[in-house]
Amino acid sequence: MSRSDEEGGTRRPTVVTLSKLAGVAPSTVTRALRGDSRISKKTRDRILALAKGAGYTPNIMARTLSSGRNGLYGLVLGPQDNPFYAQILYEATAQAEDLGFRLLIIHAGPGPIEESTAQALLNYQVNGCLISSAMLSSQAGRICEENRVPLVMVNRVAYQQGCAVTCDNRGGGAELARHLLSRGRRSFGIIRTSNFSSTARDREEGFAGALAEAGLEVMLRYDGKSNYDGGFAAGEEIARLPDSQRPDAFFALSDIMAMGLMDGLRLNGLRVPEDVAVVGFDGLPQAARRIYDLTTIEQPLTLMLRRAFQMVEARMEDRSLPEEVVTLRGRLIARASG
Amino acid sequence: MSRSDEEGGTRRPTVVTLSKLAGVAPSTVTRALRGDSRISKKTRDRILALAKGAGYTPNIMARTLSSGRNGLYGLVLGPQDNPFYAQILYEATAQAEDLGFRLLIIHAGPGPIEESTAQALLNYQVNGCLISSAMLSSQAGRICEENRVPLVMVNRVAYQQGCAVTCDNRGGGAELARHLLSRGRRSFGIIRTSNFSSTARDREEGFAGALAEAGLEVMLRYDGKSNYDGGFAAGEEIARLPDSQRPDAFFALSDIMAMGLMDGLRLNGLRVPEDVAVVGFDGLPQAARRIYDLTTIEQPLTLMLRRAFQMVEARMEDRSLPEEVVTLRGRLIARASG
DNA sequence: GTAAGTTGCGCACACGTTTGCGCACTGTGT
DNA sequence: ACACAGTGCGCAAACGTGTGCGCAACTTAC
Repeated sequence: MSRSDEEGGTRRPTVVTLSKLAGVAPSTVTRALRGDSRISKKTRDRILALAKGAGYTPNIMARTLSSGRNGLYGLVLGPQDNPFYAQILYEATAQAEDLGFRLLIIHAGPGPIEESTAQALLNYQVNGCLISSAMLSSQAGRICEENRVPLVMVNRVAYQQGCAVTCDNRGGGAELARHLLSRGRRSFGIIRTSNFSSTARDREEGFAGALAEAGLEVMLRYDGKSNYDGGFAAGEEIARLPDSQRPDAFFALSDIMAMGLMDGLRLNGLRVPEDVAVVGFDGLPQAARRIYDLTTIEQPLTLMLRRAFQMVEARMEDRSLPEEVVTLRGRLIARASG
Repeated sequence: MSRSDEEGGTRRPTVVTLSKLAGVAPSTVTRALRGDSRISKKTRDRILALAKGAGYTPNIMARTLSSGRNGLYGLVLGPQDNPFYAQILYEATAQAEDLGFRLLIIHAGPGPIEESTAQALLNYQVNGCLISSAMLSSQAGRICEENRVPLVMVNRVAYQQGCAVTCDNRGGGAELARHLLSRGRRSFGIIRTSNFSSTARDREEGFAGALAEAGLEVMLRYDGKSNYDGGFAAGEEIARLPDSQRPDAFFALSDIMAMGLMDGLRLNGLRVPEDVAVVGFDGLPQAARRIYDLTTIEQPLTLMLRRAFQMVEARMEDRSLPEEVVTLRGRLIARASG
């Protein structure tokens, strides 16, 4: 016994405490609290009242040890320089609160999930894990596979395997292209990312595909490094182009790059949308600010996370469920930027 | 036994598994793994090698149940509309990773910590909790008090009680005032927050105090609602003032408000810093963007969280340690905005 | 009256780790 | 020969919850 209560501080009530108070067996208390039909209503009500009165709260650690269930879900977030991940955090937290779950931060930042990180999933016996950005190293993937930790990628599709819920990136890219065409734009550039994610690739292909249908193609491609600064740097370069060589519309593969792009362009004398149209992708709240007023595809984040939680829960029930990739349509928000 | 391995999937190794493999008692394995001096080096090395070979990882839930120690720390974050909290998350996660801890998201968003939220701290037997924004409801405070969960406020000081680590908000406010004075500004306004936190109050008092020393006072105060939109709205109002009634410098109590303020001013025809100087507080990375180039006080976030973790750890060792409030000096970053 | 079914609850063990206590064995000094 | 201390390890209980099984009492049916 390591936790001694030095002062008279009475210990936190447990099932055993309650069982003694009620004059029943501990198992009866457990079943009463969990609503087992085998316990008579009278006994259950009495125990429930007792539990409430004593301020009983279950010890999740003990429950996990015994039954394996602890509403604990791992969460892996992408790098800090894209606010989209913070948005995922807040949305996931809100939903977890509703569902009675808790989120354990497994990793936050760039880089793949290493073996040591994956260990945490086992150490804490999480019931599942939501991965918003990084890929798993093959080691880490094997560990999760072997120990049957249900994983769901949010906003990414893994190469070989795994569940995923993602926005219709290809369709969204296409919709943005058609939107720009409908507003009279005729030459196009893309601000892309330096890493190769399914997300970025699909958006770009969707955009280019829709242009191709109109007999057009992407004139220029820049590396936006997936963040504001990369978009900004691209904007500065673009502003230095002679007018004749500059596309009149740009698709930044994420809102945060689009914001940097707009600032880079404007600080170098170009007007958005008068001289150059800019569209993004994600639907960040920040992109709605009046100085940006960015046309974008809003990812249905609430629905995406709801589906993600459902997928994990379903795979907890039945580990043999096949892997599944869900794609949800985003919504075009046409604003002033392009 | 609830978790049956339907397929031949061999179970994850435990201390008992290892003890059988090594032909020793489980207690010997535990002590060997924990480096207890009572176990001979030879035995320990053998067990360590065995553990590594079998891919053993400890079950934290079981450890918690037995010893009460699980490097689990609760984290409470403020609302989404201030990126400062996301910064705290990333910094805390990075440090926790170094220290071998894990963060459990207890709450993220506005509003105080309610009783049900505090219950989570008990349910999961966290070893401590970092609270970055919200206050505890008195109920929640009592629960943590009774169960001796070490709490540390980061960036806030609680009214009645509790440990806290915070930036020198008063000193920072004063430094900003002196900075603006040294750049020749002579009339001042403040964009304040609608909620009354120690942080906001101290910053404002520091600023006003330094002005008073120079025989000046704050001309105008606006409510910035603690977020970008609030700052923006204040900027629009300020821009509508007749030139003669408009201060030539503004202190927004947080960077995110300062950013909104600058945009609100500029979109309504005022130039920053030519017409109006703007300074903020926090040191957000976003405020360093060229379009803002905001003069601000950078909070020493890395140090603040390091101290916070230390304080929690110390109070885990010795629950009788007195409450403590640590104040760390911030750093003035003089940029172009004011 | 007995047999069968139902309802309500307790017994006892399992989950994986930690830890107080104690035992056996070895070496040292008298 | 004895006592003594030190080293290295095992025994067994504890942490709090969940659950398979079984037992008693009570009902219903014949």
